[in-house]
Amino acid sequence: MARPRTRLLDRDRITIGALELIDRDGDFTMPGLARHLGVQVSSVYHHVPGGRNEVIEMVRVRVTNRVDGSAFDHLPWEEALPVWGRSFLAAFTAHPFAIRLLATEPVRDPSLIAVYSSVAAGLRRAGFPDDQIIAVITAAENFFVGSALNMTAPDIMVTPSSDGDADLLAALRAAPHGAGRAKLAFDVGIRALIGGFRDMLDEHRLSDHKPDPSDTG
Amino acid sequence: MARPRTRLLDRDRITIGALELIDRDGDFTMPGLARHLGVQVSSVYHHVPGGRNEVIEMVRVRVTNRVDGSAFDHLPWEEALPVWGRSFLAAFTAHPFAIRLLATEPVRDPSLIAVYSSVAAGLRRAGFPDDQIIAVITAAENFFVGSALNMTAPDIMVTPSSDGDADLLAALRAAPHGAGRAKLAFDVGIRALIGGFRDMLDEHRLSDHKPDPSDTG
DNA sequence: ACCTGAACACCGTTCAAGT
DNA sequence: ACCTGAACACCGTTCAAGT
Repeated sequence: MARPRTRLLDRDRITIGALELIDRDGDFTMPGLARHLGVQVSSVYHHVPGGRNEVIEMVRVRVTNRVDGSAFDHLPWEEALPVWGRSFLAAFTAHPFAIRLLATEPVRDPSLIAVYSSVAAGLRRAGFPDDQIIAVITAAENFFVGSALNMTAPDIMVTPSSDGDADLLAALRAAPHGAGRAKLAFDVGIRALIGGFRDMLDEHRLSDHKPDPSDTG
Repeated sequence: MARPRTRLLDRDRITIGALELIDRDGDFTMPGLARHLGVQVSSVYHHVPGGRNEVIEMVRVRVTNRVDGSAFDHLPWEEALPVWGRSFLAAFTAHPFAIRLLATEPVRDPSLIAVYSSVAAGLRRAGFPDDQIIAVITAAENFFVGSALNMTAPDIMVTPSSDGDADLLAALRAAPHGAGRAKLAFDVGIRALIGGFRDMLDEHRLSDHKPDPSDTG
């Protein structure tokens, strides 16, 4: 039984198994993963020399692979941005616990380069200045990451201890609860970002190189 | 020596010790913390019954205590928002490794309620609709959390593998590197959010209850 | 190459025992 | 109340040994 005729393990099965445990328990251990896969821990190490950290990286790549920036290839950037953002959110809401394990380290995977390439190309075509494109992408993604983390957070609860909390209490009363809370925050944020980026783009267009055809100056 | 005449330990010293280890190593263990404090592990547990999780929560409270929303008490919201955001960033850049340990769980501390109260009151005074205030606060904070996580991330490196990466490469070449990268992304994002929130506010003012005094309607 | 079985250092937590 | 010392179950990782 030391070398079975049919492969018991490969990196894909290990990744999926770890993701199953994360979805079930919110975390995973190497012995737990091996048990889940019906093998010994040392067998897992044979396929994943980097150990637990590498398993987490593999899960990270698998989850973020569903992030899709291709909307920038065929839509105006104002429409593509929320599509990109929603695919980001969807990738992590499909594995609500995973974000807490994955968000703390940036993804360093070729498949994400394709996403950034589409977004950068779209923004460049729209006329965003070269030296701000990475900043725009990063700002949007920072908002997405924070939003994904926030999706798993419980509602804020405030006991009206101090008198100064009246406004906060009124706002909390008027705000949606449960699942709608995080969704509204995402919608409000992405709309604000798009509006703000549009202003930035208009300013640059007025002051700079690429004059609007209808411009008399 | 079982009960020293002078206290060796208290919750504050434990919190500070843990933060020192996090700043030094990026993480901490309970035995390591005890060693750092010159006591036995079980002594730490006497002061912190909740164990490691509670220590992390104590560190979280201590770090986030430096977040300050009081700018909303005496400044227009457009100026107060970046001040709040920068205090948030500063709290975590003072402990760069801490964010990775702390961001994955929301803070549930009375001192943060005061921050939210100031922000909510300021936004309400400015005329933001009650049912959107929590969403605005959450959206901003999500951006801050993502930005704080991003501060510790290394620069994106792209090897020009595919031809489709030309735009991305141009953007990366034109973007600032090192410390300026995350800072520019934060500035761009916060400016965009303010602009977008202002549009939202104007729309609401035009369509709704609070007419502008100079309005003839 | 692929898997087993046993081992090692270390971690989080507990608890009886001291003052 | 506050701290010690020893213990327990468990984790991440390694390595010689089998086919």
